[in-house]
Amino acid sequence: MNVTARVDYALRALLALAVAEPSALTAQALADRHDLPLTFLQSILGELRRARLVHNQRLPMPGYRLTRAAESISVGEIIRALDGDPTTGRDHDLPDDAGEVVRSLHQLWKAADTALLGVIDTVTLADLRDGRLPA
Amino acid sequence: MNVTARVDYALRALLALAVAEPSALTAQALADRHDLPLTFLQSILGELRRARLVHNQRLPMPGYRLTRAAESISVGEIIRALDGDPTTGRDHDLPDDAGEVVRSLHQLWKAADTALLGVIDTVTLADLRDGRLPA
DNA sequence: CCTATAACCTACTAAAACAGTCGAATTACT
DNA sequence: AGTAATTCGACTGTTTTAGTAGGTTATAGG
Repeated sequence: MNVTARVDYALRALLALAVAEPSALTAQALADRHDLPLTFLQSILGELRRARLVHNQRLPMPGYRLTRAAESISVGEIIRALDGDPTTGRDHDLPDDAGEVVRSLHQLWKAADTALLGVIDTVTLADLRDGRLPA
Repeated sequence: MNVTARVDYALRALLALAVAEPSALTAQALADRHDLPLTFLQSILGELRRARLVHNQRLPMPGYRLTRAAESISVGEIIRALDGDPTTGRDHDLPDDAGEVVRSLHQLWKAADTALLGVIDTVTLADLRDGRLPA
């Protein structure tokens, strides 16, 4: 399913926030502690903020915090916020004149999507933080 | 999991061969009948041939045929032949000094991979040809 | 032997996606 | 005012993807 650096970094940062809860962490602190490129991380945090997954405050205790409990934020939600819907097939909607074979393939990709979503929409930040993972 | 055009076209072509079994089809015929770019398809068929999924003969009845029964060729095998192992995480192997969090993420991607492989390594060309698909 | 057909192979190009930087503006305190 | 931090958009370099072009090779029929 091709995890981009954006998603990878976002998850690391959000997990750090989940661990630090309820304290706030600045972008600088996140970058330093987890070895993430600062300016890139900043733009990622901006996207997460616009998606209302994270929210920040300025002085006197500046930094980012999760807007919701880590238990209620799924990995899928984070991926959607950054890269859009994680879909497998190429043809998002299949034409009416699609042949038998094309239709079969479409079904296949839908099955793959379902399998994937079953994982990423189930696992939450809290699960990851606490080492609780699916078999 | 990001299906590339190569994989998409390869599946369509191979399915056409599975349907046509045991006759052979030329690249030209496949391109015409399924609206695939000819030269691109040729290079794809070359890769499939090197992976021994397909085998061709020249005159007098030129064209490509499956080397094995459609029942024994899984979608996963085809994907691997063209794009390599379909893996989700970015860091193929995680370093020894990986923290708790990084390790959790690695587990997560492994779970996602398992879910995906459960689909693509199970479904065969024959399944697709006959409209037999997982729920 | 000659020609037609079709596979085969290498190199090339255009466009998109990805990863990341830079600089200037803004905000909220002290 | 000064400072520490976020915010935003534009920009750049690299890699991947999709596809083309051109030339070579193999095998039959005539």
